[in-house]
Amino acid sequence: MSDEKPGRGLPTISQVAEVAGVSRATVSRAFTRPQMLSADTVAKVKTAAKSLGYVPNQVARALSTGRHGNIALIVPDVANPFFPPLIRGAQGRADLAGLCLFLGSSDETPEREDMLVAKFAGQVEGVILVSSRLDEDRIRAHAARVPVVLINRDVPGLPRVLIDTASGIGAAVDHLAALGHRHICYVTGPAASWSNQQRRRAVRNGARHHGITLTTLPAQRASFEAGREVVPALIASGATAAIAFDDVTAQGLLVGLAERKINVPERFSVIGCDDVLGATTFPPLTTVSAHCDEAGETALDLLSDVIRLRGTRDIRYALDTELVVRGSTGPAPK
Amino acid sequence: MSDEKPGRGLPTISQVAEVAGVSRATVSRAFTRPQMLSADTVAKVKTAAKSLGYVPNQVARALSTGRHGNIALIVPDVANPFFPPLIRGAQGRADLAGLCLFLGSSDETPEREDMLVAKFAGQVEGVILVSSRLDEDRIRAHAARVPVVLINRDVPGLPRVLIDTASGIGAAVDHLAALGHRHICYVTGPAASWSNQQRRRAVRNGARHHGITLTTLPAQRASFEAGREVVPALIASGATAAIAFDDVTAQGLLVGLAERKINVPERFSVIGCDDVLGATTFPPLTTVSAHCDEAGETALDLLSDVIRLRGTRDIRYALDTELVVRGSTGPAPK
DNA sequence: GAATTCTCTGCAACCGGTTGCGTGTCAAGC
DNA sequence: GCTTGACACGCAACCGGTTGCAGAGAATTC
Repeated sequence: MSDEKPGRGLPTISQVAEVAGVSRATVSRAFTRPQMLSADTVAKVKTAAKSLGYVPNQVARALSTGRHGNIALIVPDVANPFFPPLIRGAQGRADLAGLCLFLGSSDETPEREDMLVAKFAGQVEGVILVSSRLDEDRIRAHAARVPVVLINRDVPGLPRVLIDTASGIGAAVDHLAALGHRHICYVTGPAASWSNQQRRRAVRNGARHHGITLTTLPAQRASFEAGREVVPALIASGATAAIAFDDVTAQGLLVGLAERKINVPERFSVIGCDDVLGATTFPPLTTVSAHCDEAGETALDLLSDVIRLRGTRDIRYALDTELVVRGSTGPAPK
Repeated sequence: MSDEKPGRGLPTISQVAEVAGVSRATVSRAFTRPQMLSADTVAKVKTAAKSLGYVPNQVARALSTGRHGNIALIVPDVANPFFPPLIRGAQGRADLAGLCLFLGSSDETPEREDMLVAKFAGQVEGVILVSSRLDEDRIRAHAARVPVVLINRDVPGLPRVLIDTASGIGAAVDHLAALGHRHICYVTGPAASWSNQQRRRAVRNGARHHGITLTTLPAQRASFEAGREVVPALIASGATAAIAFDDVTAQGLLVGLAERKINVPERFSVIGCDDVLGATTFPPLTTVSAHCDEAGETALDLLSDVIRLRGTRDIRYALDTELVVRGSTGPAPK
């Protein structure tokens, strides 16, 4: 029959205790606080444990201590190149802190995100929500259950890490103005996104400051296709340069323009945001560089503080950005 | 003071029992096997639970049942576009099966992968290893502790899902031969990768069959940069077409060629593998399409079978591939 | 009306660790 | 020689659920 429990057969603390000729408590301490025990008792226990292939059961440990060293990171879409560097940054810090990182992808839907947080909540000590699509009430509700740190979402009262693209976007508009562009476009991202609202505002301010005409074109979601499809409208607008919500959208613009044989940057300039594509486009993309990895690192540090100190504080951590000029921008055509 | 346990304050089964005026066992059953109880007892318990905001503690449940509905998926690198579709496929199936998926990224290093599996092993019911860089002994060792399913790694005795690129690569060589190419290059991927060995062999067989000259150029790792850097050697080889280990490498080739003003496909043809970039390159990449999402789905189904039936079988599941012709291939230059 | 069966619920042991408290041992201090 | 304290270890309760077994009523059968 196959009515065994999974994990059945794995040695338990009791078996180790018996082999080593000590109590269960001693075995437990040999692993968690060896300094409480004499050196040779520890050695005896470790030997017995090794001979049995014993490894402490994390689940049982978590039940009695309430700690298991797991944290969750939830992103809208693993396929979006914006997130991997951030994930990697968080992972690196998690390793340092001895934490184990669980990753969830919500496919950009609030419902899935909600479900994920709920499922994770019972099994992790804290959650990092990246670019959450949840409304503020839901976020607060979750935060009441389990420590939450936000990235690119500005909910007062919760610890949050914000990539302040406003400065970089400002520099991007300056850059275009200096090149002589008098009419530019902003191609938007997800309306619900905090980042999009912030970037949109920054472009508007910059344009007003330089007396540049601004057209805003909507792209339903931040995707390559959306960028590509918006190209006809872009050309029709009469603008000579575009700032896209993110690099992926910008890449869509580049391809859409190439298909119409409009040379970049001779006839049209394109600027992205996030700097996640590096120089993998042709021409290499001028973009606003955000330190995504740093955002992940900071969020993790914040979270482990919250967990350690058992109290969440109202921290708003802003990371600044800078313009990286590559080959997709040039002087405005005559 | 802040010496409380995390999770402290969350209602437990005992509190619900007291409020509802029943025993703890009854509360437990109200959630796990309501059909055992009378309808109004269930209602009474649910009401009490809701009023307290009770939600069952997964950790405690896992300890007593040995089941927690968690599984882990470990990939070499989340930043590689090959994996997200696969991840998404697995997630979809996990949702259906009521399983919660944990994701780990090993950064292409066997040590990290080893550590990740060990950390996860105690907290999940099964592990899916994608393109594992571990040696066979380590994989077997882990498989002895926790159910393991492999993707793109061929270890006899373990359930595994293999994307059989041989057929697609064969079609790619046929395609180039039909276009008149007489000398082609294969740009390799990670030497330790099963996929790379398989693809390399398929190119060799195809070339031999058509009597085409084959040059093999090494790219240290599967990356955009590696592809770009190999371009000079590619040109020097005298070949008129290249098949790259994967799409990302192929993209590197495209950019490297564009930088040297070598038009694709007029003067040089490029073929990728995996079909993860879609048409986001310019020109759109001809590539061997692998059904990554399907691989994720299949692996998850296999794993949940193994968990349910408590027995691992020697299953070798091969997914076939096909050539998708887009704009990066054309007739051999005269 | 008694025996039998079925339905519903409680008792208590168990999952595999952790930890506060108590005890025994031994060396140092008076 | 007796007290004192430090040290090393064991006892037993506890974390928050699950589940085999048993017992109380209610329903069914003869």
